[in-house]
Amino acid sequence: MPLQQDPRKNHLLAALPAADYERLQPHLERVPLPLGWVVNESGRPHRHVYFPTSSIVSLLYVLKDGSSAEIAVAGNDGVIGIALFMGGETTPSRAVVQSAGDAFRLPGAVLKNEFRQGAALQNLLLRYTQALITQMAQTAVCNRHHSVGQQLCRWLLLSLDRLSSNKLHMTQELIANMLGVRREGVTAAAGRLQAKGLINYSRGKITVLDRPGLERRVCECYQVVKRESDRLFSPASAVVDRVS
Amino acid sequence: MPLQQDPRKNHLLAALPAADYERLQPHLERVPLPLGWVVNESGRPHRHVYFPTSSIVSLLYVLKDGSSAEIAVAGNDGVIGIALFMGGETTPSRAVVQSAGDAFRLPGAVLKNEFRQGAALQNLLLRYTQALITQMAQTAVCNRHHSVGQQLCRWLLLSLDRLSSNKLHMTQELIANMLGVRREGVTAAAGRLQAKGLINYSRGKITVLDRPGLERRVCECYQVVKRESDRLFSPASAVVDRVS
DNA sequence: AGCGTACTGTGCGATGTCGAACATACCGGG
DNA sequence: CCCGGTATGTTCGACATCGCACAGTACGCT
Repeated sequence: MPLQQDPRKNHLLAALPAADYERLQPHLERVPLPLGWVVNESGRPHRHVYFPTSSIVSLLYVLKDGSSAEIAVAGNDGVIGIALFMGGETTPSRAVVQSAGDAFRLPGAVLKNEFRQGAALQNLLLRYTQALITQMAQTAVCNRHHSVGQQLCRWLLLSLDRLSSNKLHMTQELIANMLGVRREGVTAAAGRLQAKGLINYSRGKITVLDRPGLERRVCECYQVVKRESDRLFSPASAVVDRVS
Repeated sequence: MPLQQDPRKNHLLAALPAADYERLQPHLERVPLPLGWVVNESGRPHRHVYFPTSSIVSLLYVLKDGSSAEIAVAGNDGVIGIALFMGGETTPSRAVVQSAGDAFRLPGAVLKNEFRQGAALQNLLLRYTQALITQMAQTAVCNRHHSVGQQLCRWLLLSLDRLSSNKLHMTQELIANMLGVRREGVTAAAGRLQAKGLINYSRGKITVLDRPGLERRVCECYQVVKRESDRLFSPASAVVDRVS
C-alpha cells in the first residue's frame, strides 16, 4: 500500500469547501482498519465517525440466532457512524471491516459541533445518509426477489467500486455471512462465474476478469444504488444548496 | 371517524415545543388520504411533507418487473417525504396509502426553512429518520431470514400500532404486495392464524382477536423496531439535545 | 333477485435454498 | 517437508416458496 495519508481520498471530505475542511483537519486521525475489526458494535455508543479512504466497512445486522445480513456498505464514498449526527448515539447494527485499509476518524463532539453550524458538512452528511437509505432499501428488495447469483454480482461490483484494484480479499464464507446465505450457495454461484471466465478465485483471493460481464448479469439493484449515489453527490445539486 | 382535526395527533408535531409548532401551524393543511393514493411517486420531486394522523402510509420499492416490497411504514408516529429535508428532493421509492385516513401536509419550502434554523424540528426529524433507517434495516434482514408467517405477524402488529382500533381494512392481495410474496402464501399464513383464533378476517376486513398471541409468534424484528423507535423519542434523550 | 366482480381457498409440479455431512485441495509454520 | 488448519467442492433429502390454474364464496350494484 502506498502512502494513503490524504484524508481527502474520502469523497465526502474531498467535497468540503477548503474553509470547512481546514476546521476539521486538525482533528482528523488516521487509523488503519484491519480485516474483521468491529468499528461500531450494535447498540454501543459511537465515539468517533470514520471516513474510510482505502478500507471498506460493512453494516451488518446480526440476529439472535447468529444469522446475519449486510444492509449497506461504505468505502471511500461514505462515513461510518451516522447515528452521531442523526442524534441517536447508537444503532442496532454492527460495522465490520470487510476490506483492510485506512480510515480517518473524527471525535464525535467535533463532528456534532460542525454539523450543528449547518455548514457544508451538514448538507453533505444528510445527502450521504439519503444515499445510504437508498442502498438499504434496495438491499431489502434484493433480498426478497433476487437469486444468490445476482446478489453475488451486486456485492462484487459494490466492493469493486470502492477499491482501486480488481482484486478482492474475501473468503466465500465471509461473503455468505454478508449476503445472509449459506456458504455452499456462494460456492455454487462463484463457481458459475468462474466457469464463465468472469472472475477467478482461490483461497480468499478474488480477481475480477470481466467487469462488463458482471454488470450484464447483475440485477437492477446495483445500478439504482449507483445512479442515486451519483445524483446526490453531483456537483450541480450539491452547489445549489451550498449557495442558497 | 371523529373529528381528527388536530395535527398534534401526529406524534412528531406533538413533540414540538409550542413556539416551534406555532410557526408551522398556519401552513398545515389537512388532507384526507384515500386507500391506494400515491402520496409520492418514485423519482418524482416531493412538493410537501405529510404528517399522518389517522392514516398509514407504506414506502414501497417497485422493481422493473412489477414485483414490489414494503421497506417501511409510517403512521401517526412519522412523516412522509424525508427527501425534502435530507436534500435529495426525490427518492426511488413510492409512498402509498395503506390505510385511509387523514394527514396534515406542509409545503416543502416551509419545512426546509424551519429545518435549516436548526430548531427542535431538525432534531426531531433527524431522530425520526434514524428510526426509519432501523425499520428498513430490520425489514431487509427479515426478508432474508424469516418465514411468511412471521412476517405477516410483524406486519399486522406494525399496522395495529398505528391505528386506534383492532380492525384492519386490507385484502390478502395487498398484504402480499407489501411483503413481496404471493397472495397464496398470505392466504395460508392468515388461515393458520385464524385457525388458532388469533385473528378473524373476511373479504378485506381483518380483526385482531389476540394481540399477545401475535406477539408470541412474531420474530424479533418487530420488537427491535419498536424499542428503537421508543428510545429515539423518549423524553429523556429528546430533551438533552434540545437544551444543549 | 340476479349478476358480476372481488376476495379467498386449493392443488399441482418446478425451483431454489437450507442443513448437514463429508471429501478434497491448498497454504503456511514449525 | 510434513502437518494442521483453512478454504473450497460435492452430495443428499427436506422444506418453503413460486407460478399457474381453477374452484368456491361473499358482497354490492342494478
